[in-house]
Amino acid sequence: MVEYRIDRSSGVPAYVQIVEQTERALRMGTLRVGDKLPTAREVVAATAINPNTVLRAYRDMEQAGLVELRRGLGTFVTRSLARPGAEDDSPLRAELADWTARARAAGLERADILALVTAALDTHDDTKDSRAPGDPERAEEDA
Amino acid sequence: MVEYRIDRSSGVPAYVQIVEQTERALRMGTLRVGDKLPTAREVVAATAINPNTVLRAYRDMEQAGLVELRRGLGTFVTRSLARPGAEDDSPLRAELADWTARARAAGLERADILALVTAALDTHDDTKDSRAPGDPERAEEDA
Amino acid sequence: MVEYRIDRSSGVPAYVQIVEQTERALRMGTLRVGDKLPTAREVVAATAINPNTVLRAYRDMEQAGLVELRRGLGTFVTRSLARPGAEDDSPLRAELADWTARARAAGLERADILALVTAALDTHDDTKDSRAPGDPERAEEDA
Amino acid sequence: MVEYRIDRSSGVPAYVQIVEQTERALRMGTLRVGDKLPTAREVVAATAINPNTVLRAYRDMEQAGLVELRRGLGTFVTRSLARPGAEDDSPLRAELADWTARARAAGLERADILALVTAALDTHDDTKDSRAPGDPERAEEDA
DNA sequence: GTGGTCTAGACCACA
DNA sequence: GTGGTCTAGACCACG
Repeated sequence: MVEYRIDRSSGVPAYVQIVEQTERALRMGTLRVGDKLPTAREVVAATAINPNTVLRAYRDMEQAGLVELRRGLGTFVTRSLARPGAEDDSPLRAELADWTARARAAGLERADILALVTAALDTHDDTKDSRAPGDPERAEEDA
Repeated sequence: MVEYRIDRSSGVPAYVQIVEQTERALRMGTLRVGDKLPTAREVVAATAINPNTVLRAYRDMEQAGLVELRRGLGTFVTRSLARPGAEDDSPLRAELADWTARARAAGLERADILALVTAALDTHDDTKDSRAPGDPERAEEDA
Repeated sequence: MVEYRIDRSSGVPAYVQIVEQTERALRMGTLRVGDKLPTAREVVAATAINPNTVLRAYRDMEQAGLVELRRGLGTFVTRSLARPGAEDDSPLRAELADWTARARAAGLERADILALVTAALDTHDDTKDSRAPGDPERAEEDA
Repeated sequence: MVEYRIDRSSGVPAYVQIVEQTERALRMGTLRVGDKLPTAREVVAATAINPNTVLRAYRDMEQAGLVELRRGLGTFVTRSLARPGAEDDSPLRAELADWTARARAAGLERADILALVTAALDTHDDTKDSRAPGDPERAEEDA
C-alpha cells in the first residue's frame, strides 16, 4: 500500500504530490496493475488534507489512464509503468544503494544527492524539462 | 550563468522551479557567492514568464538569505550551499555518471531513474518529504 | 481583530505598513497565537488596497514565521512577540499614558512625541537602524 | 551635524528615511534655521547610497519649504519645526529618559517601546495615520 | 536599465 | 469563499 507524504511547505500543490508519488510507485513496481490505492478517507487520516484534494488527484490519474475509480469499491491501478531493471533485486538498484550510502557517508544530504543526479541526467540528456524526480511528465508510458 | 528551464505543464509553480534550479546550482557549486543571477529581463527573454514571477522567486531567495537584490545592479549570490564531494571532478560524480549511463543503457528514462534514486534515499532516510531536488526545504546551510 | 490603516502618502509601501501594524499588535499582545487575521478580502474592503498587496504582506509574515496562511481557511498567528511588561494593565503603560498626556498638554503633536521617543532610544542604544516601531527587524522572538 | 542611518532592509525608500530623520532633528531642535545639512558627498561616504538619492531627498525637503539648496554652498535649513517642550533640558525629556530606562530594564526592546508609544498615542488620538515616528506627514508646521 | 510596488483581473487549489 | 499563482502594464527607486 502506498503511503503518501505531503510536504505543505514545498509550494507544490498537494494533488500533484499525490500523483507524483503514485507514479513513482508504479515505476518501481511497488504498485501493480489491480492494486488498490488507499481510499480518500485513509489518505485524509494519514495526511490531514481534504478528501476533495485526494479525489482530484485520483481523477487526474484516471484521466491519464493509470487508475480506475470504481464507486463503492475503491481506486485500482489499471496500467503499469514498471521497467525491467527497476526491480527490487536488480543489480542497478544494488549499485545505486551502494553509491547513495557512500554519498551520505561523504556528508551529502538528500537534496544534494538529488541535485547531483539531476545534473548527471542533464548532462546526457539535454532535452526536456529539468525538474524534479517524480515529475508527472505526462504519464504515457507502456503498459 | 544559470539558465532556467520552466516546465509549464508540471503543475509546479514557475517561481518554485526557479528557486529549485537556483538552489541546485548553488549545491553543485555552479553558482558561487558573489555571482550574479540573470536579470529578471533576461529570464523573461529566455523563458517567456512574467518579470513579476521572476522577481517573486528572487525575493523568496533573498528572504531565505541566499541572494541579495540590489536595485539598479542586479541579483547576487550571498551564500553557498556547495558541498565538498559534489565538485565536478569528485569520484562520486564520476561513479554516478557511470551508473546513470548504465541505467539508460538498460532502458530507464529520466523519470525512472529519479524514481529509483528517490526510493534509494527513502530507504536510508525515513524522515521527511519525498519530493524534488532543490526543494526549498528551509535552506539551512552555511557559506 | 486588527484593523489596518494605510497611509498612502507616507512613501512607505502598503505591504510594509501591514507588516508593521501586525507586528505591533503581536508585541502588544493584541494579537495572540491562534488568532485569525482579517481575510485579504476584508482588508481590501476596509482599506481600498489590492488583495495581492495584502497577500504579499501576509506571505512575508509567513516566511518570517509569524503567521500561517491556510487556504480556504484564513491566516493565523503562529508566534507571539508579546512581552511581559507590555500588557494592557502594566505600570509602564500607565506611566507612559500619563507622560503622553502631559506631552500633548504641552502642545506636542504625535510626530513630536515620536521624535522625542526615538531620540531617547537612540541615546541608550547607539546600535541599529533608526526607524519605526514594528519594523520587520528580522523577527527573532519566541512564543 | 545630522548623521543619517539608512536601514536598507526596512523596505522604506532611502530618500524617505533621510527626510524622516531630518524632520526628526528639526523637531528636536538638533537642527536649526541656518544650519547646513551634510553634503551629498558626505552622506554618500557615510551611508553608501547614491548621491542622486540624497539629492532627491533634499529636493523633496526644499519643495516642502524646509531647506534651501544653494548651489556650490550646500543645503541649509530654512524653517524650524522645533517645539517648546522638546528642548534638550525640558522636564518632559528627562521624564521620558527615565521611563525608557525602566522599560529597557524590564526587558523591552526598541521595537517594543515604539509599539507601546504608538499604542498610547492611538488611544488619545483616534485620528490620522498610525504609522511610524518621523513620518513625513506632510511637513507643514510653524516656523 | 536594474530591481520594486501596486493594480486589475483571470484562473487555480483547497476546505 | 479562502488563499495562491500568473499576467500585463503603469509608475517608482536607485545606480
